[in-house]
Amino acid sequence: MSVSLRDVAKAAKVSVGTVSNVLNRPEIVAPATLSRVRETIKELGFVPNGSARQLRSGTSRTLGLIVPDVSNPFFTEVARGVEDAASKRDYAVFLCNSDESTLKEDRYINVLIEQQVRGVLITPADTKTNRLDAMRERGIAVTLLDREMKGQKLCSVSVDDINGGQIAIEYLASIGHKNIAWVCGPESIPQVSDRGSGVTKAAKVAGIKIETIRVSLMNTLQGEEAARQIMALEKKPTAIFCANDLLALGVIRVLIANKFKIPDQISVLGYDNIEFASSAGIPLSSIAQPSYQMGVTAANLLIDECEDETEHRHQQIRFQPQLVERSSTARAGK
Amino acid sequence: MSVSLRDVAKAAKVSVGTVSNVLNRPEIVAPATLSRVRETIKELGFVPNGSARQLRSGTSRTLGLIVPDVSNPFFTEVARGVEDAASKRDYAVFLCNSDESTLKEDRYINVLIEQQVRGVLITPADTKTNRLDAMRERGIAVTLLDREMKGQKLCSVSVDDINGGQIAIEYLASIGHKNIAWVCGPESIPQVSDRGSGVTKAAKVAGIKIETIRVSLMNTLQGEEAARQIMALEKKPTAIFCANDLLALGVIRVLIANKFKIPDQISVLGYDNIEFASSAGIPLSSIAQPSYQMGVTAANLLIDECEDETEHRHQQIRFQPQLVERSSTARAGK
DNA sequence: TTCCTCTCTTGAATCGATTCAGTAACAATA
DNA sequence: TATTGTTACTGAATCGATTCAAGAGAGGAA
Repeated sequence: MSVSLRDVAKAAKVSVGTVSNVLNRPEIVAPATLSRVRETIKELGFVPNGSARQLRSGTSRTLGLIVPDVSNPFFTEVARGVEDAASKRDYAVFLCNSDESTLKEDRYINVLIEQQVRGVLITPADTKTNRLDAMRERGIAVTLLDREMKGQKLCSVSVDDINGGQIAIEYLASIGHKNIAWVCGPESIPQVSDRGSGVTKAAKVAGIKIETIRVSLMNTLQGEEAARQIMALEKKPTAIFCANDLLALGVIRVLIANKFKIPDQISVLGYDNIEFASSAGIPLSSIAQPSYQMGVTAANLLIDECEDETEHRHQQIRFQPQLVERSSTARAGK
Repeated sequence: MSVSLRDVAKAAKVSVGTVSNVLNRPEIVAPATLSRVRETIKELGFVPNGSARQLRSGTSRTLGLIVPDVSNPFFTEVARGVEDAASKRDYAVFLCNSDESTLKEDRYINVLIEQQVRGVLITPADTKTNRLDAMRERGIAVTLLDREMKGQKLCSVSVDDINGGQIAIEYLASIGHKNIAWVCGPESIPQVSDRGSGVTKAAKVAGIKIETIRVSLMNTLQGEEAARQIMALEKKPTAIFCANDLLALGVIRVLIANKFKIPDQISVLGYDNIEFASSAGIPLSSIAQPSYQMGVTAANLLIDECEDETEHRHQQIRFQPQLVERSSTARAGK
């Protein structure tokens, strides 16, 4: 059915070894032979069988990328960065969606092992590392994305979320807000709890009261739910800081529907600075993370590790978040 | 390094053939042997080598999904549907992003052939089919997503975009708009040109004038650009229909920044009904496509074709779009 | 006992690219 | 001329799971 390397060899009247050399070490093949074989390859439309190649050489040029939510623009931006960096270095990327479920994550890890990927970028759904170790034992390089593990001998690319939380509260305090609601997701997500620590820390310094609203997921629907809870509060906050932009968009939506003036009556601050933040009806102030850059950096770290197994030194790269002021926040009391 | 089937066989004191049978045809293995081998597999942490399996059996359980833009929530919704349906039937999905570039598309098609995927779901960047044929010649099933090709012997799942365009204009006309701007992307994208035909058709019936604004990409930035062009028009339209929601969000953003009242002064209608449409500051009216459902349907069609090569009949499934009215559109002249 | 079924298991051949020891051809050097 | 070196190519062995013809046992019937 499909054209094999042997067919090419026969047609070009050379041995299989030579065809293989044309593909993998063209510099050692005589120019005349090289061009003849290359022509034959094109004529027959030969595409090497990756399975056979991987089986023999024990190594592929594919990476896996496991993210907790492909619907979240933050992660699609990261994915874009990963993909661009990888394809520049001639790697292909398997994008997998774990939905924050360890079950799905496990399934995908198994698939990736089966597919013999060279390395994996992952934002793990929990902090246990046994599954990661299983991959590393099999010689698959692992780099953590948007998560960092203390004392782990792994590369990681993350953002200083504690600082992110601090920046947010310091900013809101600096423009006069003294009563702030903090809309956060499940504590089990490290980013969330880190941002929360930052919030607490900064609130203590500023002597500010924080009302915590906890929701179960980090999407717009849960944001709407949070807004309803906030509106039911006895003493309404003058500012709301949300653990990500999706939550913030949901919050804003419900506030507007209830005739709140943003930012005059109430300020809303998000986190992630997704593209829609700037395109929203009321452009959303947010804490920006260099998502695309994180993807690029992580992919390069991972490929470095893949290609230099002997002398690779693990690195923990931590980016700093940055405040992006738009129209959803303003000085307290008009 | 890695545990092989041979190791399992040795440890469980059976032959390699039996271990293989345990994995692939457990029903023909004696119960006692079955459980013993399974236990050994677990003990040793054996994961079969996909390359070897594919090489021998010539078939894998992975699919490829090539979309033109992973940043577009419409496609991430579709991807979710594909993934859910595929994993339900125990297939894994390779998600690839072509950015509407035939170059990147070609590269990914090659990677997918190398990886010996069983089938491919694709929204092709152009209407040429030679690359698709190349895959089918190699025994890879191909299903078109969000695109349909006349006379092609392929399965496809699409939306009646002509009708979508019509519905949009009919709706705007029915609420009194007589001067409408149509913000569309490149004609080379079939969806765009189809929606355009619908627009023209409905406009003729309603005796309405359409101002066409053409942009080069279908994202929010280009939407902003379009809005600027519209504001520069001599006779400003009372309604704007955009070829997708991202464009519409960009348009709205610029209009608001310029103190236009939406929908009082001007109505804006999008297309795709992405999740953000409802969460936007001004909830966006839009033409909804059953994105998730399309993904599920397409994946099932494709897998059906993969598994029943002999008697498979190609199907063209076409969904109907639907108007979703929100706050960004209103009767003309207040 | 002998022969026949039927169930379960065995192990060699196979898929296609890579790898590497080995061959051939020719040039350079002694 | 003999020796050594260099360059270009060859082809068999290999990776690990699957497949299938063949074999081994157990049980039953004659």
